[in-house]
Amino acid sequence: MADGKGRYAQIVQKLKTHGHHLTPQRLAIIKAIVESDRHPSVEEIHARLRKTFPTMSLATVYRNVMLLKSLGEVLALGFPDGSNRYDGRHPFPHPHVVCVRCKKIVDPELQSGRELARAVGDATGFRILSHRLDFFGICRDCEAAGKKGCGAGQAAK
Amino acid sequence: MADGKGRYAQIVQKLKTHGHHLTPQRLAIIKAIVESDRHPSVEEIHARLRKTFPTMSLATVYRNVMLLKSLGEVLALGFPDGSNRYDGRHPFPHPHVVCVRCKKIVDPELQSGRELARAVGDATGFRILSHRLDFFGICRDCEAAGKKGCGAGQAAK
DNA sequence: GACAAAGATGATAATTGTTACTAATCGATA
DNA sequence: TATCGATTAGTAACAATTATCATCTTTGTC
Repeated sequence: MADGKGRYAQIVQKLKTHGHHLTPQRLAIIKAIVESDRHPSVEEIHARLRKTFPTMSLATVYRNVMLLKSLGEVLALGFPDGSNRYDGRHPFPHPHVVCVRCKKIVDPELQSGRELARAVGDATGFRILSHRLDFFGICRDCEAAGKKGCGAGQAAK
Repeated sequence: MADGKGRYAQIVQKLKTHGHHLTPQRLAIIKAIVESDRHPSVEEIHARLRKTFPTMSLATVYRNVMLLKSLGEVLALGFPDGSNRYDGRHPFPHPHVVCVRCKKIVDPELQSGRELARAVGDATGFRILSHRLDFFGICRDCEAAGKKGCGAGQAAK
């Protein structure tokens, strides 16, 4: 999936028009987010960038992820267990499927979100601004791996 | 809504069959949870019970909420901002509508959850165990109150 | 290319919600 | 009522996130 490139340029452009500086760290963080299809955590982004930026501070990752979020270019997925994962490819509300064992997060193809949101708005009188729809389960890989851990394990906390 | 009474008895019964003691604090916490239709936070439960149990520890509330959750009698709603709310009336996965201004949480009447879960399972190969569906918006009260705070404000964090 | 102003970084302290720990107390059964 | 194990209150420990601040970098201009 190579649409990471388009997203990268798109985000950089938005930063420019909003008058933000383009530091190497910032650009690397953006690249890490859009290149990953794993919905990475801040820790994962940080760990990955330490290879090229040994002095990269965790605070910098947090700051930039928050900035991107505030610009609407990243979707933050906070989970009840305190873990946070980020989606830089589809920065708008959409469903997720989470493997409770290996923490893999998949974006299922579903169109029903919008319709559902409108139905909920009608039923409750709320003006719906956003939504979150998470399904938790066991992915095929983990199912196949039996009781043991899944090969593609990517723990988030 | 008086089904709180039934839930109370139900939960007490389950605690008994699982060999847990029925302390006054524990019973009061259960009552507070099932009597509230506000999806209270731990802090709210604690604050409310301080009136009758001035020495009630915050840790006790956490412990008991976790116990009820582990018994499947309470549904924990963790939000990305770190706040946690608890539903003792419908302790199973279901949709929620959250007012982002006053933090009110409403349970809309929707049946589509189960069907949707099956569709997602089919589409992704996951064995779906649970789900969360949260809509975020502005409730009618807050909308009417304009830019100012909502009268029924019940901040969670 | 050098300059000034605004913004960004790195390191660490502070904060916050939650969990772990301990000694003392309480509940349920015989 | 005696006994044992569960539970409590209080507090320390924890972990994830945010705030702070001195230093350094980027940007736009000359």
